[in-house]
Amino acid sequence: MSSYDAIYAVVQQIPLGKVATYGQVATLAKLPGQARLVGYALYRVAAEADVPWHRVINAKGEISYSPLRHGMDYVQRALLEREGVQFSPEGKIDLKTYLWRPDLSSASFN
DNA sequence: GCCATGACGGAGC
DNA sequence: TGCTCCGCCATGG
Repeated sequence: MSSYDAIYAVVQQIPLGKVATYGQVATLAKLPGQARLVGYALYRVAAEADVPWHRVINAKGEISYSPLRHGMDYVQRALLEREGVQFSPEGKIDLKTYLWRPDLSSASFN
């Protein structure tokens, strides 16, 4: 157990067809500015937890590729496209349309 | 216990 | 608009 638990909780709140940035998740997880920790946390959990890690992208609105994933980066894109998320020719996501906006009815925990 | 690195973000040039 | 540098915290050697 650790602060990452909050991160997982936030990620699990991301609705299908929507995406959130690392910074956004970090802030919602009470860890403003710790975007790196979010990435680290997801990296550690993606292998076993039921966390929709594929819905978390960087502030540029694109998937963060990394050699750590052994080249399975395309899986993330495939999962998102399967959820209805459109990618630009550059592989970017239109944040104006798909960025998750918590505060409507989610209300998180309070 | 210390050093280097990393799924990032934002400011500066 | 695009690239570079610094900062944050945790993990691994």
